[in-house]
Amino acid sequence: MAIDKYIITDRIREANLKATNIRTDVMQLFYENKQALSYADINKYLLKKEDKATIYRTLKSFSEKGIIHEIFDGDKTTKYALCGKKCNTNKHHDSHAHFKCSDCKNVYCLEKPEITINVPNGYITNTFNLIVEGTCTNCS
Amino acid sequence: MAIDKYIITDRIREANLKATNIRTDVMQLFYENKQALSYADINKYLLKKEDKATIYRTLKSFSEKGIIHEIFDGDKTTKYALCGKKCNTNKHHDSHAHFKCSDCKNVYCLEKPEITINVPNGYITNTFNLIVEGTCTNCS
DNA sequence: CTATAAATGCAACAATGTCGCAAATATATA
DNA sequence: TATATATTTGCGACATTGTTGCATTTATAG
Repeated sequence: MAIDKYIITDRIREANLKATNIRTDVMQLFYENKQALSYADINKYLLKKEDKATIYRTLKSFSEKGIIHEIFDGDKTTKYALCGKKCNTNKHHDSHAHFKCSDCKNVYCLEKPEITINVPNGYITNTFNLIVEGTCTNCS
Repeated sequence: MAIDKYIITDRIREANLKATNIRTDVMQLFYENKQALSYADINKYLLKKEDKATIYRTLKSFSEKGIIHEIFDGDKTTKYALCGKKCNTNKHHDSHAHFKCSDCKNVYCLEKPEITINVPNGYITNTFNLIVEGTCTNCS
């Protein structure tokens, strides 16, 4: 917690976005949370109850700039989490694995992209869902 | 195409469900399609434009009985596809991998559960999204 | 043929997510 | 510090997904 405000605003400006209040607030949430956040989570944490469209647009901007990435975990709502350093504007949600707790439903990013499914100590894997995306025979 | 109607109705009764018109129609769609289908797809194919709630309940019943499984591919709508023989009521969407075409957005089931990401000949992998589900340290 | 448990149809509802447009604001520059 | 302007915001309307309660209908076992 207690993230320097300048780290936040710099990160936003670095991405060629204006450092508005909403954006810094949302960004702060991501820096303070280890888990992936949905729109509902973000809206819950933002005391000022900002406009829905604005929040979604903020998430979209951050996503397009490679600051955060989208996660689809089967809870029928998109979640978002901070990208690592390797992410950039063109290619950033690739080869990413996530761990979702069946109990609390929290989603955490897994560091290792090797697909022998390394989960952290203490985690127990029940199931997984893998989506490979590319171009199929009809389209190539 | 041209699936024997008795195969369909038998499959439904086998699962302890009544073989109603809607159920046989929906089941037929799954037998005739190699791709995963969303509610919207199903509704488009069903000429009679059946009730939304009924279709969703049909999908839920089939899913609970291990006839079909849910697929979350990031298109913000759940898709469904026929299960293989190994599926049953208790455990059936597990260890399942899917291929989604970035172009036509169709989703196909991949047979091999080995996670060295074998995609069929002619398919090109751009990205993948893997969700591992289980119990996290907070909850175990 | 009939009883009845199961399934349907309808209406209402909540949530996610998008879009257009007028008003407000962050920031580069003078 | 003041200002011009491109970028954001806030609002309203909207489309879609998905769920629930309840009265009516239907499949099927006997």
